[in-house]
Amino acid sequence: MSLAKPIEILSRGANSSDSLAQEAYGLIRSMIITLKLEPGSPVSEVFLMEKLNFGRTPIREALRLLANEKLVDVYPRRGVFVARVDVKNLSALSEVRAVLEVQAAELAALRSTPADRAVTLTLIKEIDGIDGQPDMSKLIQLDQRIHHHIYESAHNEFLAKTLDQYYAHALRIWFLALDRVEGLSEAIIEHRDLLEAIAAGDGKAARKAMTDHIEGFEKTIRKTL
Amino acid sequence: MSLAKPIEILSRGANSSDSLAQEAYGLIRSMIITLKLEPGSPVSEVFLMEKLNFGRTPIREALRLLANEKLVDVYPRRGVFVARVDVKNLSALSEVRAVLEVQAAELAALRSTPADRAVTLTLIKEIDGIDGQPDMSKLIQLDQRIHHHIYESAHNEFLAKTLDQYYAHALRIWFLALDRVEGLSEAIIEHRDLLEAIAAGDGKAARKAMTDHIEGFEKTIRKTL
DNA sequence: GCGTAGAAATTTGGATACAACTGATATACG
DNA sequence: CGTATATCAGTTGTATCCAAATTTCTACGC
Repeated sequence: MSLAKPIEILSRGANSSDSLAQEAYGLIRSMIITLKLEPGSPVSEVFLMEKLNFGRTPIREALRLLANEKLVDVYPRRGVFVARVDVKNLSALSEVRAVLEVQAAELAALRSTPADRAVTLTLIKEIDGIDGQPDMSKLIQLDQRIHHHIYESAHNEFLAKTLDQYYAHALRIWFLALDRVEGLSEAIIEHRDLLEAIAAGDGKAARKAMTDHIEGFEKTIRKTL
Repeated sequence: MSLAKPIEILSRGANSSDSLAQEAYGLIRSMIITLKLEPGSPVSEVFLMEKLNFGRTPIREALRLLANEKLVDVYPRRGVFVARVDVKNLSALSEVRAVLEVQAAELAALRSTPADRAVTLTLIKEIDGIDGQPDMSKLIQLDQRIHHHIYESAHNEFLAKTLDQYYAHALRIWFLALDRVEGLSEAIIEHRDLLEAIAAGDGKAARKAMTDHIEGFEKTIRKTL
């Protein structure tokens, strides 16, 4: 076993001071999202135990949580498998996201605290700093931070938690189509309008910008799928 | 140990042929919702083990799931506590539900299969069958079935799962205010318009009816809280 | 060569033992 | 009497053991 712990590009996968179960959850989750664990492939508990060097209990709990958010399917006494991705999935997901992300964007515009606004401006600057051909994982990381920031700025726990889960699925689909998608940086730069609307406290504009973004996402992916 | 298993008024709590973990999940969940376990009270694993006569593993898994949907709070190595209910909670919840339930209602109107429609008509008949002073738990059970049916008729897994979780919170708040709420049966009869719109395939009307319903819920509760 | 029965291997489901941490309480000391 | 400290009871965190079920492979009969 030469391979050390997998590269961590997802914010959820904390480093330490977490329980092993949470750590395992984050690690497995990011492996699924980044396709290091392929959709449909089996992920037995012992496999993960050996791979991550954890006991069975943390692994089990992590898998339970992942099953709950539909990232894995557990077939009792048969095995655990990474959830497959299909078109039906994509449309169902876009359907709920279209509604909820838009709501989050509006709320963020209306409720951002000064601190939230400061972060928003920082993110805008980061977008402006993107040049030519930045590496992909940086871009995706930025996208994540943008979305997550919006969720938090909306100041609604339920909304944030739900959107976090949906976003994970969306992200995985993105990875799946990544090599076939062209204008990745453009898509992220799109977020500029959105963030500006939020910073300005313009709820209506934020709604519109987010609506465009989500629709664009689905269209882009659907083309390559 | 005189007390047998608690009375099951929630559909989620299946009877058998389920794993113990799922069974425990359903039981604990309904105890929380119906306030048999009071908000803020501790629910240690051993307490539940003895009460439900399960091992620790199923209980733990159930608690993990419940923590995930914010029905309990887990403080590591200190204890597990039933989540408290406060006004902030209520408004956050109504905020997301207002958006998502309405979306579900519209989708249900647009996508109901003939089979779905048949169930819808049955539910309408049940509403019409309500007379004078029916018992409370029957009414709540009906309300649950109505909502759940709408979720399913929307034919979107993600939406259904999320709304199921939100609904649990809403239901608990309902129980909390129950003895102070007057027109319970009226509130349920309100669902008639909603179901008719869905059966007729009128998405717009369904949206409106559901919007009214959710707003009515919050207003009613907020008054008594 | 083919089908079937049965054993073996693999998998998750569940129980239990132990470890680590927290909070409170009793106790020693100034 | 007050305060700091040590001890103890209670809780979840984790590992490990066994059970049950499903699949797969194998051997055997035809």
